[in-house]
Amino acid sequence: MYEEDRPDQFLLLTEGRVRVWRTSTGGTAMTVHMLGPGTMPGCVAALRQMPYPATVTALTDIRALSWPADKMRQLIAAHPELASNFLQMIAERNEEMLQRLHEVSTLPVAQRVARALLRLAADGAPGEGGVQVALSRQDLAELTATTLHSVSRLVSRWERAGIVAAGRKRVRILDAERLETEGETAE
Amino acid sequence: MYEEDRPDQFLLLTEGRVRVWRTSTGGTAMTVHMLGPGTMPGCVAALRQMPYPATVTALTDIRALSWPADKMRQLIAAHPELASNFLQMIAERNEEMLQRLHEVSTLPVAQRVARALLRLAADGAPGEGGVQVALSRQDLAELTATTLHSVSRLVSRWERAGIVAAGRKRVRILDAERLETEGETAE
DNA sequence: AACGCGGTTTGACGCGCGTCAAAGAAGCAT
DNA sequence: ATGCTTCTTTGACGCGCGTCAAACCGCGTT
Repeated sequence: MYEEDRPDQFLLLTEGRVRVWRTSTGGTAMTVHMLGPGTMPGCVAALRQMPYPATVTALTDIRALSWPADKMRQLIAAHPELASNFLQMIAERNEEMLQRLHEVSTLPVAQRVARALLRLAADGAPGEGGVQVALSRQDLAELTATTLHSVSRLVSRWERAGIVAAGRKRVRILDAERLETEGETAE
Repeated sequence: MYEEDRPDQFLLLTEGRVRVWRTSTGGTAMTVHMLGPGTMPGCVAALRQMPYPATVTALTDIRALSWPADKMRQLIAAHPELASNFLQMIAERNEEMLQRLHEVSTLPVAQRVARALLRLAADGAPGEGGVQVALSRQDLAELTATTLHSVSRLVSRWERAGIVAAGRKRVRILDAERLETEGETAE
């Protein structure tokens, strides 16, 4: 599913995770959000019958249900409650973006990365001995509007402090509480 | 209409302009967007029956129509097309925020301010001899996630270059084309 | 085991832009 | 006019963080 393409179907992700991202004319990429099972990537565009505003790529193997777009529209017309569900969904994304916007505008990098990790951990696999976040430094950087270098430095620092355990393409959060306060105390 | 409040009515702005903004726990304010006639401030929150995620204040004298929230919900249930209109509206805001997010993450201050001015001009009063944007430097700063000092410097520079005409609480765009390229050439 | 590739780490350096500080203008009230 | 307030301009300075550069490390391949 690509930016600019026109949607002809609805998707409901049942397994796996995807990354929604965008590139600018300048070539810099930014990740809009990560979506997991139960979400409907591209549903806004499909409802509006407009081109996608972003690109979606899979992070893992995925499985999804799909309907033809026009069938879905018929369904909605027949069952008004459905429309209200969609509204809820979009409004939630809206709220999320609002928050991201605010963070990017006002918070220093350390806090942004810390929050991103915590947010990802929230709906990630709560593995044994700390929650695992399976993303590369580069991915984290695009998600927080910074560079992989800065992320790397931060993660290293936090590892030395015993707050996280770093690995190749993954970060395990050991001490969520301290991670939360990391940003503020960084002054 | 304030952040955290619960909505009990729908508004349709018919005259004037309002500013939608948010404050963080740290006290820093950021403007989410400006809305003009024909828009419905707070409609998302009213639909969701959730607290407002932001505060709305008037920039000018305003006039608006209002309905009780529950009546509106009945209306939507009775006329499914209405729901789809709302979807369109929210999706548009979504798209706008997506763009803002991208800009804030990747563009230097000069470009952000330039674009903000152009966007404001697009739906502003196309006055005589250039389009007028009636906002203080501070307002522009909050809208572009920067400081009034930076905005002031930029506007001064552009004025010296003959691109805009500055005034107290207003900026008049004289040469939109050059303003567009300002950001890029700043390297 | 040797190789290579993508990912990560770390340092050095510099610049954009925010912060601090202070002096103008423009508008309003008395 | 004379203040007073709010908005704006301009300078000096410094720091956060991006950029450039180079080494290092897992991990799959042959």
